[in-house]
Amino acid sequence: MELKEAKDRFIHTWGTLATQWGINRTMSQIHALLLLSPKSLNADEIMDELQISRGNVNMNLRDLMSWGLIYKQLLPGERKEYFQAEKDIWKAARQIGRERRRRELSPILETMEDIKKQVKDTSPESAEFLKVVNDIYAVAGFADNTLDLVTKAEESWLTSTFMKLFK
Amino acid sequence: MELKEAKDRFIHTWGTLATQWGINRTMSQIHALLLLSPKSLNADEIMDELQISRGNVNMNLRDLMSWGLIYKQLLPGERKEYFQAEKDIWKAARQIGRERRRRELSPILETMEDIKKQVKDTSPESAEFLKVVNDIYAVAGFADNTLDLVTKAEESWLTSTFMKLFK
DNA sequence: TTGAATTTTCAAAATATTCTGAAAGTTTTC
DNA sequence: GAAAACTTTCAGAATATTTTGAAAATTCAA
Repeated sequence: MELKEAKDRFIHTWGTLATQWGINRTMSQIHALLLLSPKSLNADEIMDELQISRGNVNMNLRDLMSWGLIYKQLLPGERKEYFQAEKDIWKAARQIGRERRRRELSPILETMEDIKKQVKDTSPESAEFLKVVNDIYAVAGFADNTLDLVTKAEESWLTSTFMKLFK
Repeated sequence: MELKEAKDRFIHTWGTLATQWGINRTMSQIHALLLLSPKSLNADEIMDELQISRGNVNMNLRDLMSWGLIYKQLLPGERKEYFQAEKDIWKAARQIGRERRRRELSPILETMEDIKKQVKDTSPESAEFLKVVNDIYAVAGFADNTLDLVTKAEESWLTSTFMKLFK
């Protein structure tokens, strides 16, 4: 079974790659599994497929929802909760960008602002220190803006391209 | 001592922020310490300042050099190696962008290309799978390009601004 | 050369993170 | 309202990462 192998490899590799950039392996694997699954899956199916515990599945599904990468789905006639990945990868990427902005850049901006306020004196040493703080603030702000800009540009480009199909 | 406190807070916070985005705390703290230090420091001074072991200092200095964020400096008449951070934060940020591109995006691109090759059959299931793989490839490629573009644009903007000072 | 100064390595210890599984909590059905 | 079906929580276990410190390797001056 050729395709099954490729899918497994995808899921496995995705998990490994994720750890490289500070994301939990299991979370990535669940995300990959849902991305590849044509139908939405429930906790038991995920446990079974990835051979992990219920608690682990539950916790990581919660995390993935907080990233806006998967949705909970309630199927009629079913007690269990089913989960589905955002299949539009571009949308998912924008979501990741938005969250990383919020989780990584915002704290830097806040902290630098805070530290700036803390230093009151006007010695040359303080000025030198504040230069570093200000520069980091500026760089983080630039990154934040650029990411926002690119995300929005990409979105409207996609939208306009899509809209043209109906003209 | 007001300034010392602020510096310590900066170093400490920088370390904590770093762990949030998958970077080793000590590595970030050493980087912060060197960023704030007017003169370059040797291993003993860093050990002393951050209260960490020699092996730890050595390993993280090596890592920071591989990121291109600090330089080794050989002072005349000194046996010890001294280390200095890249003080131009914009340059450092570009360096981080370049490395993250290489370490995070390149592996995704490579893996997706590889997996594409692996799937030979033409069933609808395979097609569906390949669509996901292709989409991820496209998104990663877009991010890679954009990051490169923004970095270069930012660099030349700075350069041209700087050059104007001499006109 | 030699040996003192310094850097690097790496096995073991410490710490941090992730995972498990069973108990507690919730929701739905009858 | 009670029991069944399911989800959530969380303390302890397992795993992974980071750190230590002493030994090995390297460098350099004499």
